[in-house]
Amino acid sequence: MTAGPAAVSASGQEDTRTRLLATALRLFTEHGVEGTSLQMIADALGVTKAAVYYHFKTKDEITGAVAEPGLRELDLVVAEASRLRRRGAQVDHLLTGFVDIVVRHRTLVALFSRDPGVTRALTDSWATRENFSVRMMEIFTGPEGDTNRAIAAHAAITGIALTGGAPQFADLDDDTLRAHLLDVGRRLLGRPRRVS
Amino acid sequence: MTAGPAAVSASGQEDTRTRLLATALRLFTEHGVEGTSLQMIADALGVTKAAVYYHFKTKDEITGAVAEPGLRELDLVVAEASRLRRRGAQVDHLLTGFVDIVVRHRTLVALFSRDPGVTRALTDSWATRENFSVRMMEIFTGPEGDTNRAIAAHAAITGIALTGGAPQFADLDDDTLRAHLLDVGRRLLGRPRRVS
DNA sequence: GTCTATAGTCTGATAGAC
DNA sequence: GTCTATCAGACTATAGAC
Repeated sequence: MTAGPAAVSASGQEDTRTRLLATALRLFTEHGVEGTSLQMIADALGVTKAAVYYHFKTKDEITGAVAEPGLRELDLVVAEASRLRRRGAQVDHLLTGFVDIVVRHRTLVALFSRDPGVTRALTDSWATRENFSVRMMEIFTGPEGDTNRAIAAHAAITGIALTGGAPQFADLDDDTLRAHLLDVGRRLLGRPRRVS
Repeated sequence: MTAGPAAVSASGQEDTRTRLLATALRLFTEHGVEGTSLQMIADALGVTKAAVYYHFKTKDEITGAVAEPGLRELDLVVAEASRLRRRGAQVDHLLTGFVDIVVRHRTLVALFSRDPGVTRALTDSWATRENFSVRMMEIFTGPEGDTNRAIAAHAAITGIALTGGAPQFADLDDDTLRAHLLDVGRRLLGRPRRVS
C-alpha cells in the first residue's frame, strides 16, 4: 500500500477534490473567477452543484484552494530571497524561483496576476496578492526607489506571469519555456544573460 | 455655440453617456467586467438601473463602448505599421504607437489585455482581442517564428499594458510613463535604446 | 459521497408613467 | 431623459433524503 499524498483512509475523495480544483482552475482561466459559476464547474465535472458544496463550503473557498499551492511556493521563494545578503543574489534567486513557479503552474500565476476576483476572494485568508507584488517589487527594484527600475520590475513580473500562462505557449516543454522566461526577466532586470 | 464632438442637438445627453463610460471603466478595472453589475454602475452614477438602460440596450454594449476608442486606435496603429517597408521601422512604429495608446488610456488597455469578460462581450462586434494580439505578435516577432522572440514580444505587450494601467504608477505624468514603457519594449524587442 | 428540492438574493432586461 | 415597478432567470447556499 503506497501512501498517496496525505494518505486518505477512504479512496476516491482526494481524487474528486483534485479533479474539482483542476477543473475550476481551467474555467477560472477561461472565463475569470466572477465569470465562472458553480453550475459550470459542476457540469464540467459531471456532477451536481450540491456535490461541489460537499467539498467546499463557499465559492471563495474553492478560489482559495485553487490559488493556495502557487501562493505558498511564492511566499517561500520571496522569503528565501529576502534572507540572502547580496542584492544581485536576491534578484537572481527571486527571478529563477518565480519563473520556475510560473512554468510549473502555468495558468495559475497568470490567473491571480490579473483576476480581481481572486484578490477579492483571498483578502481575509491570504495577505492579498498586492502583498506579494509589493515584496517582489522591493527586491527587484532595490532600496533606491528608481522609477525606471520599478516599471521594469513590474513589467517583468506581469509579463512573465501572463506569458507563461498564455495558451499559445502551452505546448512548450517546461525547460524551454523556463529558459525563455528567464531571458525576459534578465533583460528587464539588467541581469547578465547566458548564451541565447 | 461651439460645436462639441459629434454636435448633439440637445445638451446633457452626451455628457451623461461619457460619465457613464468613465464610471464603467473604473468599475471594470476594479472588479472585472463580470464582477461589475449594472446596479453598481447605476449606484456609482447616482441614477437608477433603468436610467443606464436608456443609454445602452445591454451590458455588452456598455463593454463595447468602453473598449471601442482604444481598440480603434490600436487597429489604426497596427495597420500603419503593417504598411511600412523595413521591419525595424514596423517594430518601432508599433511599439511607440502602442505605448502611446497605453499611456493615454492607462487602465483601458490593461483591462482588455486581461479580462475575459471584455473578449466575450466583443466576439461579435469586434474581431476579438486575440486578433489584435496575433497581428501585433506577427510584427514584433517577425516571419521566422523564433520562440525566444515570440515570448519576448508577448511579455512586452502584456508587461507594457498591465504596467501602464497599474494603480501604483497612476501618478506619473504621461511623458515619464511613456519613456519608461518604451524602454521596457526596446529591451525586450532588442531595439536600440536612447540614453536612460 | 452524492443526490433532490428549494430558499433567498441578485442579475440583466422590459414596460410604461412622468 | 429619468423614473417606478416588475419580470424571468441565474446565482450562491442550505436542508435533508438516499
